[in-house]
Amino acid sequence: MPEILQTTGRETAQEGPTQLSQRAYDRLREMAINYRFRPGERLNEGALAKELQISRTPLREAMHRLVSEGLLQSVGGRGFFARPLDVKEVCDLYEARLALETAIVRLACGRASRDWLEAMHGYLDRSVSAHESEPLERLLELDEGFHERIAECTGNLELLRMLRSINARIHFFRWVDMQGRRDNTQAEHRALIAAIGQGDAETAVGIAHSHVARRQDQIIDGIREGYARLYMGEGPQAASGEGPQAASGEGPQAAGRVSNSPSPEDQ
Amino acid sequence: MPEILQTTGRETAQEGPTQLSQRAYDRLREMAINYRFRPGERLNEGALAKELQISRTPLREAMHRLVSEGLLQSVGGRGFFARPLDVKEVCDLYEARLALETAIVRLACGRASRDWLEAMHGYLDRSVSAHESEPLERLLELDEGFHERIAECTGNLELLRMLRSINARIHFFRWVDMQGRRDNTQAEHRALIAAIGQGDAETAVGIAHSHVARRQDQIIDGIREGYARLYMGEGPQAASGEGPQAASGEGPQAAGRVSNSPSPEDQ
DNA sequence: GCATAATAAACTGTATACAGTTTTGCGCAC
DNA sequence: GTGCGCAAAACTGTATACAGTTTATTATGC
Repeated sequence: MPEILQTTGRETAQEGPTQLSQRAYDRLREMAINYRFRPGERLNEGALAKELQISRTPLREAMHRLVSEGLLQSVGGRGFFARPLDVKEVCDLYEARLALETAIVRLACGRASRDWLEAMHGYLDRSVSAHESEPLERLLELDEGFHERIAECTGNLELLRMLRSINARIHFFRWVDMQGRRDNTQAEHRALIAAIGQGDAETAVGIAHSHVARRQDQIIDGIREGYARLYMGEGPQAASGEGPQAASGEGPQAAGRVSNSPSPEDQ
Repeated sequence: MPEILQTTGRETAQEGPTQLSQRAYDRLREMAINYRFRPGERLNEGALAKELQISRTPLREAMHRLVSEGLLQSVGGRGFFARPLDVKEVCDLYEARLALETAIVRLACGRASRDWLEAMHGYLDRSVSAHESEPLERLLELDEGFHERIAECTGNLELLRMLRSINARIHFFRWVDMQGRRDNTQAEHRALIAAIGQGDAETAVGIAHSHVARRQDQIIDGIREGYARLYMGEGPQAASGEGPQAASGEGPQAAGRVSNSPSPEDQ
């Protein structure tokens, strides 16, 4: 299938001028975020390329990007793997998110403009009206959007980038955590915006801290539930020990194991 | 040049079994970090591939990773570019670093083990003995290592990863900032470790905060000095307007320009 | 002389080919 | 039946080919 397919094969995918590498990145990212691959699963480049109707070259470029973002793993000579379910990693991400969010909110207190505050009220209004009708996935997106907008308010693109990266990686676990429970965070969000609007950093940080931290315990259980759900996916049971396997339940808890290691080299 | 070069072309580079893609990543990363490419310069894949003695395929894979890490930029259809000199970006990175460092130190206060503290004293001893003799580049590496070890102490790999990423991107600016001045941070480092050892979070955070924040103003000037140095590199003057050009000196200051933008899509 | 249009060269993005390695499947010994 | 070793198949990592653009260069009109 030479270059003809590049033009004619676009019938189903109505996207026009985008680079194939970029399209692959977007699709794979969504898959990785939502654990559409089973954790630790080895990703077959040939099969994936066929599924996405592209060749392996742009596919691998996209995969390399996703490795950098922690959404995929790669093992030299053995290819790419879906990220494993790793409780330790999720804990680290939550801890990092808490630190980030705290800093972001504090900065936002000194930088929120009148326009921004107005826009946020509009955003919250739209969110609250959506609350009953929309699917959970949508509610989660709204929550992520809320926090990312606060990051935008700081004007700091790096903090925003980091927050987005973390949010992507914990998205699935938050989704699992939400199942069956539609808790209302609206009030807290309103209070947070109010505090930011008044420049009351201490109150705002307090709200944000408890808002984020509260979930941190629940989430662990959520992961275990997720385990069950995930391993029922397609096959009878999950592949075991085929990949990098940072398996989560291996020891009592591995939370401190890095402390003494000399210095794991970059990436 | 078929597969023969893969074996024989390795004469100069004594690295053995590594993947070419990884080798390219390491080399390019070092180049990008130290602005060995002129800011905003378009990177010619063919030329780079020849220089690194590899084909364009693994080279592009490496470049895609570096784009994800903010060390390169890519523009669809026009290829890859060296990151521009962007004062706003450096400010953002410093601000993010400050937030990160604060959180890291606070966590470290509750988690530092006796072993770790001992190792840190050893590290500081080695650093102080190196202080007079070593080149500035080495001193900077020691300082980065110091802060990254504190991050390791927290056991949080994500915080460590983020700190490393930021450090890489501001490395050059810190280097410029150090030129001509050999300021002694040893005392502060000792005090910081002491506070961490005693679990005195407030003192430790205070030290870390002032330690990092103090540089933040100097660094802006450093960047401008860097400008001069950089644009003398090889050619008569720098390429202008050929790339993404987030040029730093375009307006009075662009520090707040993101605040109201709707939501720049990912990456 | 300067701007503009046309043409040629160069370069990027993607597909494909291929070597070397890893994985799988099978047969055989025990 | 279970474990080991070998051959076949599959897969990854890299080089190369090629089409479509972008960039550089030359020619042309004013």
